[in-house]
Amino acid sequence: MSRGSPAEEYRIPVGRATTIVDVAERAGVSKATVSRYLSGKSEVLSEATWKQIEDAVAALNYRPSQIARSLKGGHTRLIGMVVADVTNPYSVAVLKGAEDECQRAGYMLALCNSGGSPEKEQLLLAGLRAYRIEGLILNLAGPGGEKVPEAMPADLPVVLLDRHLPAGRFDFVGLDNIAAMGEATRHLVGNGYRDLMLLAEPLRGVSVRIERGLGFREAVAAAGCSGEVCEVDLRQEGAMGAALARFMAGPDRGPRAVIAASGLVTLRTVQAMQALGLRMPGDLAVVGFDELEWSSLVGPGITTIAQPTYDIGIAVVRSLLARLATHNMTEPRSTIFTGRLVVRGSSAPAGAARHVRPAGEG
Amino acid sequence: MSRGSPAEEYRIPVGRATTIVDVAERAGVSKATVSRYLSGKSEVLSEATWKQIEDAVAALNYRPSQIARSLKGGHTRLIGMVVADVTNPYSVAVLKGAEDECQRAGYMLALCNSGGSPEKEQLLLAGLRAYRIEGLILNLAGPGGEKVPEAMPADLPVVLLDRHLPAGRFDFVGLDNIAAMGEATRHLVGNGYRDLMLLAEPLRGVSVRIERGLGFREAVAAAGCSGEVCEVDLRQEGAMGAALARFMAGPDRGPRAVIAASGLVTLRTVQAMQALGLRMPGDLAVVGFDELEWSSLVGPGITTIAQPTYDIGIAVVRSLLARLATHNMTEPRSTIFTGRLVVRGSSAPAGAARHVRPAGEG
DNA sequence: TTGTAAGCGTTATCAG
DNA sequence: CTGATAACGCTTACAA
Repeated sequence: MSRGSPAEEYRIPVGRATTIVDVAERAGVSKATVSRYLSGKSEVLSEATWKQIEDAVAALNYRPSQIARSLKGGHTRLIGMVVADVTNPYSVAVLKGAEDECQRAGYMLALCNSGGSPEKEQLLLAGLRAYRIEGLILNLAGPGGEKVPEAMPADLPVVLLDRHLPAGRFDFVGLDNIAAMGEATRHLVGNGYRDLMLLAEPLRGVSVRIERGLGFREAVAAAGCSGEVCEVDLRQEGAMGAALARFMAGPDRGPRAVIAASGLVTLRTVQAMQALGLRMPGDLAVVGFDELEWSSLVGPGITTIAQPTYDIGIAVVRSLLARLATHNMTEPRSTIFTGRLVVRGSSAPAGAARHVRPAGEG
Repeated sequence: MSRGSPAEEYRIPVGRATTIVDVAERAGVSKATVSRYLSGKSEVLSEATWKQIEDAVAALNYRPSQIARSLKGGHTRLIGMVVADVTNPYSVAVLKGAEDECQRAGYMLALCNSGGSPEKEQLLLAGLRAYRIEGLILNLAGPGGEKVPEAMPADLPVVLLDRHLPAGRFDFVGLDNIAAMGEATRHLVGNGYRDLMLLAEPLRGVSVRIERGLGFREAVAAAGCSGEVCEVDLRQEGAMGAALARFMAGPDRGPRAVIAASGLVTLRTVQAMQALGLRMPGDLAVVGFDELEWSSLVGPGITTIAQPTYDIGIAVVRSLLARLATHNMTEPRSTIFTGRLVVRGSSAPAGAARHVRPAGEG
């Protein structure tokens, strides 16, 4: 056989994609034998045959169709992931871990963004079902997540990420929010703050927020100081500013501090404080949930509760793979990570607070 | 037929997924007829039949297998997207636009992260090929991207995102980097800065960086002021600090300013400046590429060149869909967006610069 | 060690 | 209007 240049040899034919039959013909064997080669059954093939097929595959630059394989065997090696907000740094960081772990296990991730809309979430789940995903990683869009089971086959392995359902029928991977909130609260109280407020988006139907609210109330009660939970609708322009202004105008119970219940809330809090000319921590101390790349850059640095997001991503896939391995016959399992308080200037001791103005205000 | 409770009626059978045959049996028709229903051929079906099938589908909560459909028709309705860095806010913002547009067109996105490694990129492309994606959105990992064509069927529609190849064989969607860089440079010169430096990750093999370098040199030459391009390897601890220190220690040619060639470089620049105690813009003015959520929060606010990322995401999918529609028979097309300079305090006029210390330094 | 043939869940092409 | 039947590309008994 005259061998052309490598470039020519490897050119992929235009038009119909090469199939197992093309390879079989070129190698002078049957499809079945090629299939055995593809499944790596080297014990059962003669060395000569193996080599022939190997060459044919290389020459044709052949890649078996995962579609056809899936149809036959029922294994798509596809995992679906639906997040409530792709632009949330938390989601992205988790996604990275999940992606890595999927690749390691030979699975492909199909990522979707519900944008926080339960309706869109339902649509996406239906779409993923059509692709016969083998497992689902779900970061619930919000209230209404109870309908998830209806949209999916009852035996589909599901792992809930960050937010869970009351039922407890699914695996779950997330943070110990109560403990994390307790640590944050005690840190502030320990630093002399006496009038605390938790800023959160509307709690209803979102487990994370509810838990963080609970942890806050508990810790505040234990410390015997003032603590209010304030729900802020971030879609409403100026809502955050109004909430902060109201808090600052309240009766003087001692040094004031806020805890922002999510990365987005942290951002909006700092923005609003800047607009109101509130100094951090002089006028108001701040602790934020979720470590953000800019946490150390703003003002005196923002104290945050960091989550091990990459590890969470790995854990969520592992949880799914474990379930896959047992054909979904295991009890629902929760994997709970611990947050880590990263202390910076925004929560410095109340007395010692150097009254630094936010930069850029003069 | 006795009807159970809705909940019971809709329960999805465990075990084998329901197929078109189940629906056909329940509706008392043939699979072919069900298939016609699924393809929406209402003109050709009797109203009674239509209704029967409709009921059966609902009762069984049936969803046709996209896998089987793909195998038959060759249309997977799957689009692959490989990005160099999922954690880059640019990528995420584009992803959001792309995702929305895909959903609108009834396509599903399979997202992969090459992590900037050309080897991993090759692996991912091979994986996507197995799934018979109909189109590919590719944000090249870096040097070595020339091998992409080999990994993919020659007739696969490809759109390059942000970074392109010299060959120009593919569609491309990205920014007019030369113009954007020119605007940034002229802005700084206009505000009295005379000694400029462009901070970028190593240019070699990454078109965006090369173009930004080019645009910088051109603009600086046109303005007749000093301008150096400094390549910084961000993986090396302290490299950014060293580069900045060296720049500051150079001969006095007038007010100094840096342009950070990407969002990540901006972050590292500001971090290093803070570590070195450099005031912004007093000691050093800053303009950064890519608008970041925290741009307005740090110091006096960071002047940035904002990209219309969401629109870029939409454009990249549209470009692909257009190519899909013409069976890949169109000439390679480039869609170039224009950056927008968002002016903030970090590049305030050199004379008028209020010497604000980064907050938190005392 | 290898080949033959059935079947995975659809759609499309025929007939009827 | 509807029903058989043959693909689609692959895997897997079952034979040889």
